Amino acid sequence: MPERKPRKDAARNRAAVLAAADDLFAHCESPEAVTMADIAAAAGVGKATLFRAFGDRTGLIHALYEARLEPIRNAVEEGPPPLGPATPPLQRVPALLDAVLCFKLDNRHLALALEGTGSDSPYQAGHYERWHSTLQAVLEQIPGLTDSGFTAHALLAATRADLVEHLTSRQHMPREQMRAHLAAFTAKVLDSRAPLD
Amino acid sequence: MPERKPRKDAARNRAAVLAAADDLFAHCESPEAVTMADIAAAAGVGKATLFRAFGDRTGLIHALYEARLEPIRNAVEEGPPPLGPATPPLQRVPALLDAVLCFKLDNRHLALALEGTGSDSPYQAGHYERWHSTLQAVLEQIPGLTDSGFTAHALLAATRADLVEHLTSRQHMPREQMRAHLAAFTAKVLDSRAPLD
DNA sequence: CATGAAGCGGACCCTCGGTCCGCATCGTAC
DNA sequence: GTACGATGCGGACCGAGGGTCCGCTTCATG
Repeated sequence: MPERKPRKDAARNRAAVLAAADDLFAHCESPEAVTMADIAAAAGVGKATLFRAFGDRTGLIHALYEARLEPIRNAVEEGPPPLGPATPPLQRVPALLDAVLCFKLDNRHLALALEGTGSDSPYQAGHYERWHSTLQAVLEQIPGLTDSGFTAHALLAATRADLVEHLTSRQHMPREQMRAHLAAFTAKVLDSRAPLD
Repeated sequence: MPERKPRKDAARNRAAVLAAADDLFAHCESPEAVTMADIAAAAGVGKATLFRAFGDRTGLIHALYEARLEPIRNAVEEGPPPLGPATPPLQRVPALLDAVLCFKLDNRHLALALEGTGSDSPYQAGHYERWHSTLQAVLEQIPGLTDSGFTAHALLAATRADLVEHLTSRQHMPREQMRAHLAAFTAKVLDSRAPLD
């Protein structure tokens, strides 16, 4: 493989940029208010360093997102119930959605930056693909539920970052209430029995 | 009222701009590929004319969207069933969502432009507010359904422009299949009986 | 037709993502 | 330790695009 280990200062700068960006996104008004120049300045490096390390703006945001998401990914892929693979589907689906929602509540600006970053829709990001296929696979194990693919999309759509942001900031909906609403909605979708006729 | 009727050429230019923008958005690759300068050139006016008439980019997009949406709005507010107010709630909800979906299918780029236009989330647009309150009001008439506000948000989220675009372009899902899936999903949410316990 | 107001256009400005290139630093071979 | 490529650095620079300015034109009224 063509993997070459990076130079020591490069690794240090990369970490500094990640830390600075994380901090800036956490304390900003809106994600697009923080520019690449800001991040470079906050990290104490030149702009080129930042672009060399991450390619472009979306690359940096993806890297940040990935770092934040890793623990949850692990919990989902090999952790204990209610997130891990051993959970029965009917409990795991709401647990997964709740995890996504909590993640977006805890990382509002980052999620907004990722999902609303202008041209590229969130649906091209590998993160979404993973959530979707995981959720779809679990849904598929539930008898009487068709359209697992579309259902997964629709359920995940209820956790869109800008919706979460809207409910939180504009309507001042408290975190727990939002989790409860999402749980109730999910339950409605799952509880639905097979067609009546 | 401070309304002053505009000069004749101003009205003509405004119409020309709307027509040009509509055309450009309809035939472009992606909404942000069409610039304000492009629109001005296509309309045969100067850039300032365009900004004077619509304020800024989002103003223009809103105006376009509004124009396209008007017939559907009328059908919803005073038309015959299944969209109009006389429809029983259990039929009207899926009809409303289907109308939204079809609208976004028919106006993909415009909807993408409106919903993904960088900073401002679609939730601040007056259009969304109207759809949401209409849908919420109808949901409220369905017995045994709580969280009508959140449910309305969640259902509308399933018709997000970028999701529609993703399903259409990336996954080549045909229009009718998508409508069927959305109808099935909506039915699941509505069919759900009162809690079991 | 005169005249002021309303509108016009495109040159201009500014911000921001992204690149270039001469210089510094790293790490290795001796 | 020192020499010397390779790797990385930084900030000046560029281009694109949204939005503005201002001198000129066109409308509409008496």
